[in-house]
Amino acid sequence: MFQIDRMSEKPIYEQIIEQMKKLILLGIWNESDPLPSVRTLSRDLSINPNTLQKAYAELEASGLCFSDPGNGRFVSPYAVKILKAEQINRLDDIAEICAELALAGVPLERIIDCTRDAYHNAKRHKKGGAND
Amino acid sequence: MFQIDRMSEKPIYEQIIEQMKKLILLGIWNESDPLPSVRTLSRDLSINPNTLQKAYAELEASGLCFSDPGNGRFVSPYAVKILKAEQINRLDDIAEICAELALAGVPLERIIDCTRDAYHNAKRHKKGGAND
Amino acid sequence: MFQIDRMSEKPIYEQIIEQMKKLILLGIWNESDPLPSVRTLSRDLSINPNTLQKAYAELEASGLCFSDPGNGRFVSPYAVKILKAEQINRLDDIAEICAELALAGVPLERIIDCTRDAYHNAKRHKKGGAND
Amino acid sequence: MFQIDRMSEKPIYEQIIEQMKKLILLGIWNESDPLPSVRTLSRDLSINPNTLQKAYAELEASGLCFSDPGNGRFVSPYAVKILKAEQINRLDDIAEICAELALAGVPLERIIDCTRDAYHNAKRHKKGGAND
DNA sequence: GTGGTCTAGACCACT
DNA sequence: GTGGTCTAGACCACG
Repeated sequence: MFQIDRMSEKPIYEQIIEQMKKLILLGIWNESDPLPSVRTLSRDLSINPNTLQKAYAELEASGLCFSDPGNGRFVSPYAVKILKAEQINRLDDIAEICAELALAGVPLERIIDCTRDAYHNAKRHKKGGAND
Repeated sequence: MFQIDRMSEKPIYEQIIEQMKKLILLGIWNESDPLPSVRTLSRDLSINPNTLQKAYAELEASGLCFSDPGNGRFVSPYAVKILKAEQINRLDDIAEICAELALAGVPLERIIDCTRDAYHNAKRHKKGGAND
Repeated sequence: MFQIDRMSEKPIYEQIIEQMKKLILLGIWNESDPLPSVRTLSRDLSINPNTLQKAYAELEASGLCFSDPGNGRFVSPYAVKILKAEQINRLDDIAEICAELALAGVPLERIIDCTRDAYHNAKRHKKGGAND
Repeated sequence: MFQIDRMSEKPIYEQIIEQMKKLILLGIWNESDPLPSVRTLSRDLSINPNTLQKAYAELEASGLCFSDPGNGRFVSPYAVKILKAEQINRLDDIAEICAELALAGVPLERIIDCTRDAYHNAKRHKKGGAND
């Protein structure tokens, strides 16, 4: 369920956070669903429990999940809402890149085409992939 | 001329590289122009000379500048061409973000509008800002 | 009758203890009243019976209730007296917070106003709420 | 400079956070002052570097300090402002305790006296203790 | 030297 | 079983 790239410069715990956010956004993990336990997942992915603990702690700090000590960890009821709000900030990232591309002389048409393609691909993939 | 943000998580040497690239793309630094010396710049920015050395080494490695020992460092004649080629890869970054936004339910129109705005702003800013 | 917050960092058994103490202080549970049985309450709140057992054990240890084996658990005759004595220690907590607020520059007047308001609200609420 | 109680139920990293906040509020640590390094402090207090790292990470997450990797950690310019804002929420804690005391029959006068005493003691202590 | 990440393994409280 | 904290010690990037 998780792809860890140990050679990536991105820390493992961030890779996990990112993928878990995606699972929630895609609706594969829903409100109140239990998250895999620290021990189980650390064994399955062969990563240290502390590394996972750190990932979970950060998810919890952002309000995406909560822990019921002795019982498990669960997707927070606000998770999807929080993630959607978070994602909108990504528009700023796009704006920044567009500015760079403008300076580099890339034509606007090319950027928009790329945008459209990526968007539609993602939509298609979502419909087909929700039962993965 | 350079803005260093010590609170940023981005290493100082990368901040420098990024800003120097922008100066070249904007045409503020042109082919064969001399780059500020390590000593001068390190004093002006209150930065460790080693940090600057690292930034320059990386610029040289990418072919953006060359050093004429005893004379200084200069913008390479291929600099602009290299940078423009480099920038095109950023389209992939845009594609990735678009995919995320698609999942988050942001309408495509909104993304394209944002793209357009950022692009035109950058173009305008370039014309007016070349004399900075 | 009980509000369990599984997202709270406070353990469930403590949440229960706290709320039972309040019920006694408010006079909703009186001397010799029977406490709900572990089995019933654990079913009603969807809580592990062990958790409840732990809460009751602690209440018994503080002398707030006693168990009559085969008959049930009952509010101890000394319960209210014990609780009142216990509460006085909370003055120390107030003192500690006041010290912090003083350092933060909050004016004393504001603290006292807040104290007064909370006190009177509680008094009013008690009179009206005893029939809950 | 730091008092760690290893027997306390409060985690070490929280004890550290608390005391550092106090040092900033008291003006003993000021904007841009360097914080003790993870290694130095961990040696001085005989606690594991990771435990300190956790404390610092949390301070950083609240915006109270920032790290300049390879250089050190420094008190954020917003630290005092953030702390003062944070402290005001403690009024709610006072209100809650007052409500409890009201139910327990503690007279309001007693609470207010306690408040006043604690406040003035703290003020006195601050003036005298700033040069510790 | 600094901070950041990761591993390995321990202990505790809670359910 | 669960999560939370802590220790010990390693490695890396940065300045």
